[in-house]
Amino acid sequence: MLELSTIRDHFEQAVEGLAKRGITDAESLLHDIVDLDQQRRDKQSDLDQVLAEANAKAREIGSLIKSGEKELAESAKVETSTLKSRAKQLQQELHDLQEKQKEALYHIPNIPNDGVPAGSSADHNQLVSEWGIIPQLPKPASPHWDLIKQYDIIDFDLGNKVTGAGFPFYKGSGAKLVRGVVNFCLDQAEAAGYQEVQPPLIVNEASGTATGQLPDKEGQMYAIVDSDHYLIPTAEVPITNMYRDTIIDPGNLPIKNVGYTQCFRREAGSWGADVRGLNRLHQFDKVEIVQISHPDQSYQALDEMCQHVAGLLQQLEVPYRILNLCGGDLGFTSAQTYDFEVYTAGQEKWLEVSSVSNFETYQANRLKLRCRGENKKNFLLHTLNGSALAVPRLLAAIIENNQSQDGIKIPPVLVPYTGFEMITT
RNA sequence: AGAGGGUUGGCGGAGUGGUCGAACGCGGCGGUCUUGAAAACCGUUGUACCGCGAGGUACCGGGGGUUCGAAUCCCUCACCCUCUGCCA
Repeated sequence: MLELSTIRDHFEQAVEGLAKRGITDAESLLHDIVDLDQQRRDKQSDLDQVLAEANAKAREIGSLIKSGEKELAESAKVETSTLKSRAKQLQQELHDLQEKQKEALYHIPNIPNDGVPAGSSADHNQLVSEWGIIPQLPKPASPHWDLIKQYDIIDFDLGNKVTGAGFPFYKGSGAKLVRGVVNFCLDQAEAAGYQEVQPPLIVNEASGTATGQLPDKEGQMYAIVDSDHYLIPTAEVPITNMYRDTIIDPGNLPIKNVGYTQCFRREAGSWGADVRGLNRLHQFDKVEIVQISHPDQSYQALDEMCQHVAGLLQQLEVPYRILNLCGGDLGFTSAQTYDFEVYTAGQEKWLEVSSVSNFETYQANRLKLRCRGENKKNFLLHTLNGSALAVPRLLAAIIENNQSQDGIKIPPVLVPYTGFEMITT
């Protein structure tokens, strides 16, 4: 969530920034929060004063009892009753104000960075760069959903029977290909200085709240019945939450972790004609890179992460383009996001395989992730993450782009991981 | 899953109703001594909120309660340990 100091000290910028997301009533929303904050401070002052008085009274009674002055003590006890009820009332009011303020802040998304273009939808995303040669396949080129059947490497029908839509089986070379891509991505991340972690696939409510999946967005996640737990929609959640409630020594920055996990997403309401095959799944494999950065270094880190992702796609020889997401397409918690889309020659479509974001202090504020600063001034760090990479759509691109009469050619860099060069019938 | 015992500052560990934000030890930081280091000695060392400041308030796993007063008593939830059960 946004920091109160940001809202107070950079009010105009905050309003302008949120306008880029299409939030037109930001000014009144932020005014309410500042107003609420003032009420909260006043209430706290009142309460502190009453509590100070009550504490003094209690000490007094204590010493009276000790010196045996029972009657004085008894009469003093009577005096405390008004203080007590007043304190209780103020406490309740303060608590309510705090909750109200938190609630209000939870519903305000991050302020887009200056470099984020304005715009209401994906149409306004800014093309940053494009790499690779669009394959010219002899017509008709097949989409991957036909090819995977032809070579029997990914089985949606089986998934439908065993689980439901969006939960395919990967079989034989298909399964090996997934494993190969994952291992390739992990090795590359490790070489780039990321420490591998294998996080839990289920998280609690506090974790979901800290990274911004909760509240309100629980519809995206699968919830565990009767236990306040959720299947992770991305490894970002557990890996970033490793650092919840921590104070980091500046010498340990930046912190770089990579994790491979299955990701589970309900994707409620998003099932239509153009989300066929591997384009959108309820369960998919993803390697995620996560950085904790000093605020001064975080945009440099964002660039570095983008370059890492670009390097992966180049090695895999998949044509891609990079988009600078506009305000309207930006995730709730992100200050800036670059999407990587790969070209799929069978569908003749671009598919997102990576999303690299800087959250600045938005998550850190919820996480209470601070850095030890000079003379006791601790400050919030910046969190970043990116897919490196999401497997199914990458497979879609590899399968479609590398199809030929002879089979599907595996990118050379993956061959040591798969153990075969071609997928054939 | 059942029974019992626990959860205290960066770590270890005292503390069972008042002067306890918390003994003591370790670690960290600063200093004395030393050519330098070690040892020894002295000092210092949690987080957040309110306040211009002096200062005040809250926090001893989370939440609630009893009491003039709670780290300490009660309820509840979470987690940890031991034994039994089960399982890979």
